[in-house]
Amino acid sequence: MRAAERLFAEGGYDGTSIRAIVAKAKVNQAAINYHFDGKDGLYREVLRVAFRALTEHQLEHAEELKSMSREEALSQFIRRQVQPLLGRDEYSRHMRIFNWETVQPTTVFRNLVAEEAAPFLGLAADLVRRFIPDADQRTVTVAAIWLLGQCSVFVRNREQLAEPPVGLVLDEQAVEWLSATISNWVVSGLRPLRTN
Amino acid sequence: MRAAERLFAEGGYDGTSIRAIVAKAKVNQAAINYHFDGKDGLYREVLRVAFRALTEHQLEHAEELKSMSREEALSQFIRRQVQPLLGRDEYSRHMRIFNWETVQPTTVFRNLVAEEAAPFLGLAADLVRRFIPDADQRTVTVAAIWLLGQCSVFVRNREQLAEPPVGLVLDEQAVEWLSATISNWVVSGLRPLRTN
DNA sequence: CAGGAATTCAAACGCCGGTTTGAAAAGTGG
DNA sequence: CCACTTTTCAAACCGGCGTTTGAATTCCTG
Repeated sequence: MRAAERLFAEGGYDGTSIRAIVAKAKVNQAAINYHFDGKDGLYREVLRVAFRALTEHQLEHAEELKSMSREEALSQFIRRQVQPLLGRDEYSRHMRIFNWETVQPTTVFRNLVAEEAAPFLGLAADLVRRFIPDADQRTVTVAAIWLLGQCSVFVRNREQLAEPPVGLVLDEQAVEWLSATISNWVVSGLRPLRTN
Repeated sequence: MRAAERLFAEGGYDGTSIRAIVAKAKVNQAAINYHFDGKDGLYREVLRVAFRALTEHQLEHAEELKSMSREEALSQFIRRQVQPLLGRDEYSRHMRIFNWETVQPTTVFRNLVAEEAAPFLGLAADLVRRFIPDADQRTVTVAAIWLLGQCSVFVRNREQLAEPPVGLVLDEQAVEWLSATISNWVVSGLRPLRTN
């Protein structure tokens, strides 16, 4: 599972052969079929744990956010979202598997999202709702997705952004700055409901 | 080329076989090797035209933006960015090929970005600079990427967002509303340089 | 410790991928 | 029309893929 997670994160479903997985894990090739019912089954399992870990990463701190000011809460949320920028840890690996799916989602993934993404999206929606309490449902939902987009663009394109012409290298300090900057923009973006 | 573009957009590089392309284009299989020097070469060519078309789509209107107010200009830019939400046209197909590359960029793509993305990114940077004229270089660059992220999250996840639990269906009117809403948030987000 | 179930393993199978081949066809300039 | 180059084509080639097989080994229980 650990080997599979790493390789799937690196090369995606199609780009990862079970021969590569068994070589890395030092197990027999047929064992995957025996235990996981084929490559599909193994991938499904990896995807499940990755997805769970990702949403729980935010949800387990959901309670804390409620006791903060709306600005603080939003800032914390954003900090958590951009955290995978820091390194090749487990979290950023899960994020990468997740990213592979966004281009052409597997059925497994579709179901996972349909069934389990609601709490996470709800968390983001709650956060923005504190800024735009009078907005209708659709606006709040869009605002939540909008919020996620502002973080994910940096996470998703991390490697690309590190190269020319951008050359954005992010150490711990820079990530802190980035998250603060985004927070600032989001907060002042949402604060005035209508400006014109 | 046309057949290849469609299929590569649909299934990505690995997910598209030469045999599928030649079947759709009704040409002989060996012809691709003869004319394009293999699958790689064909893909490279498709990628090139897609990339050119994408950046030019924005750049050819760059001049007009300069004569507008900064709010109008930003709004126009955003409208163009979210336009592929509307349908399966050529532009959104190019966007999709582009998306495949963001997960694991080809060398070809890396070079294309390094060589030709600068003008496009510069356009976005110019737009935000009009709101934060005193900001340093890095802040402007980050703001430009941040701006792009707010649009791309809707474009990239269009199909996913149309399903539960979000259920965001976007007709022409809704896209207009979305682009106006994002513009509002971005504008008021950038307007006050510092709020705390 | 015996005996049956669960697990591991090396090898082989069938399939599909991109590429190569060498001959046939079409095009071109003298 | 002829020599020559360029382009098309069907077939074969080779490698990597996921899966299957059947025997060997390990594990567990009575």
